[in-house]
Amino acid sequence: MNVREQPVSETLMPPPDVNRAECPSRLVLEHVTSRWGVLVLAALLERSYRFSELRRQVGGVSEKMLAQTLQALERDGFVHRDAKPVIPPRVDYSLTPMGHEVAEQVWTLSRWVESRLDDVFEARETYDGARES
Amino acid sequence: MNVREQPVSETLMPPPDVNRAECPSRLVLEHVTSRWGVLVLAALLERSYRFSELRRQVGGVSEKMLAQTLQALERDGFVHRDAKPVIPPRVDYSLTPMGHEVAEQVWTLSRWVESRLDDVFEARETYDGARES
DNA sequence: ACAGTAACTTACTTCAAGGTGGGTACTTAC
DNA sequence: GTAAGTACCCACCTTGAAGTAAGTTACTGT
Repeated sequence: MNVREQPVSETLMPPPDVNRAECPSRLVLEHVTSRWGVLVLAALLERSYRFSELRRQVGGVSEKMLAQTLQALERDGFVHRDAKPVIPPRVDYSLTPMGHEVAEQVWTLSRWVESRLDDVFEARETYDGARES
Repeated sequence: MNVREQPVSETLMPPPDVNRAECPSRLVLEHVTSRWGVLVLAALLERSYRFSELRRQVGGVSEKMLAQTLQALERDGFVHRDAKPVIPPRVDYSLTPMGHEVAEQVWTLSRWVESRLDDVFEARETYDGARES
């Protein structure tokens, strides 16, 4: 048979497929499409932000959720954290090249949703109207 | 002053902005970026599905969540539901023109995440390695 | 001496997401 | 006759996501 050995892992893992429940790409997708993940990425596309600036920009995030979201995005390699060793602390958040790619997508999506809001409202009225008995 | 009356609503509503906590576009965005919403839309982009086909296609969805997700997407005007009055019941789900537009975006996003999985893993190793004490 | 500040962390609590298992109504296949 | 498929709905319960509020650090300004 002369099959070459797997170069990276002994246990050969299946190709990524979000339709499989166990596929790790689902978790990554959930990080970027999470409630605050989308908004943080989209915000960082426009410019880099400090923690509290970002908190003001993204309406309604608690400190806890912002920190949590940023950590997940940093760990996945989408966000770069630059903590200056000064007092009071100053931490700048920006997108990595890879983060920039996702951010563009979620930014576009956000804008698209905003632009189609009226159509959604109309659809809802039709839907709700049809099932009132 | 001679200000013209608002043609649609008395209470003039601010333009859609996902960065505002109360903006209704956030809810719509959450429907399409929800855990199952993304996967359902992406699946329906390839072809229309019956309920149980879709359940088989999207690994790990419960009946309850699939029904709930489809209802939200239908109400927002992204998914079209076609129930044939036959026995056993047959219901076909497909994308509306508007749904097709979002679905393309989340499909692209899903595929992008799958393709960048290795980079994410690498970033995680770097991140985790840096903070082990 | 004491308040203020930035970027968190931690503990506690609340609420929604989600899973499980039941039922339904009818038909076809075994 | 009974099991399985179909597309659900409903009630119950668990888990996890998220909010609230307080504590932490180390320095600066008054």
